[in-house]
Amino acid sequence: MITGQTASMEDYLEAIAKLGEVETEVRVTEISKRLGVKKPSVSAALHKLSEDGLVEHRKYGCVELTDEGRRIAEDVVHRHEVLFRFLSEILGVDREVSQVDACKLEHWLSSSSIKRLTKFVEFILTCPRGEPVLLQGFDYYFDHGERDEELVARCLEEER
Amino acid sequence: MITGQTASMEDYLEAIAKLGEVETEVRVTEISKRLGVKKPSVSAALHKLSEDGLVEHRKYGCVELTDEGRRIAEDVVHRHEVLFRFLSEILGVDREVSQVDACKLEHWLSSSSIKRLTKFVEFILTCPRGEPVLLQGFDYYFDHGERDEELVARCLEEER
DNA sequence: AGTAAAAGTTAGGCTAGTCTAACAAAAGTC
DNA sequence: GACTTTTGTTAGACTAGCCTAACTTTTACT
Repeated sequence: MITGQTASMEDYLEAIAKLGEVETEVRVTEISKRLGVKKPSVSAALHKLSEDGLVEHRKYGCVELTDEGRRIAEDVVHRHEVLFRFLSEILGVDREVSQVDACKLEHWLSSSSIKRLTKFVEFILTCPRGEPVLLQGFDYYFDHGERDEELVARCLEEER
Repeated sequence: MITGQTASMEDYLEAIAKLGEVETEVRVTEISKRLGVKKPSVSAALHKLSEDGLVEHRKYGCVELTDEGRRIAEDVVHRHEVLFRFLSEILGVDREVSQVDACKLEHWLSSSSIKRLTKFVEFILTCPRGEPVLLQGFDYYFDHGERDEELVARCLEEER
């Protein structure tokens, strides 16, 4: 993986970061619930992350990210968000499905791809005409298998 | 994974399918080279795929996909191609990097996402004006951090 | 045909990550 | 303060996938 961590460890870091946003203390049980793994798996993972200097965790205590751990976690969170927006807002994939897919994909995109995707999402969604014509056009195309002729005509007109 | 196979097994199936396109016989050594793993790993994988009814492989012989194996392999190949085109032709990611990324991502996209992405790529790249204005606009935006005012002006004009 | 090289297999070991079962510590309650 | 529940840990087993080393089969060459 790009961060030097496995997909699984990235998931743990991400979970810790996200839980930390809404709770004062991050605990093994919460991580376990969020990731759908058993507590011994969390224990083992924290051990490893602790060895790698990415989390602070004394026995039976709560969990905190180190600076380095936070850096990686935020990177993963960022990937997730960009992928989620791309899938749900641009492709129009169901939000639940987008979440699940983003959770998987986030581990595998190179940084150069994520950089470009980030800008692409921004570019499309901040279209100066407001609700992007492009996305309307795509929705129509996806649903009907062909372009909305009216939209196309308007577009071609613009060419003079 | 969506196909019922692991990422690794999907890679083997894909490799067998792609090698089959250019050679009369697919052999362990070729698979091994293509995937960058040692031959015993290929042997083990073929064993498993054979048990699952996805390949035909008698000892010391060559490898063939069953109908079901071919179905899965083609699915993976399709994902790869769509992702590759999206990354390289739409996002403008370096082609080498796009290949590598597509190889990873191909295992994780849900079928509903891939369906929409497929259409999206088609929609963007078959823009009726020829070389899509959108991609020019994005390239400019990516390189300069802001929109090409001239293009935007032309776009807004169209609104009347 | 006989031997050397190449191709493929088997055996066994390693890592990463998961699980269950059993135990230990902390927190909550009477 | 003792007992119970919740939380967390340790130990040990399992799967998937990779590797190296040693062996076997096939192929190629003389």
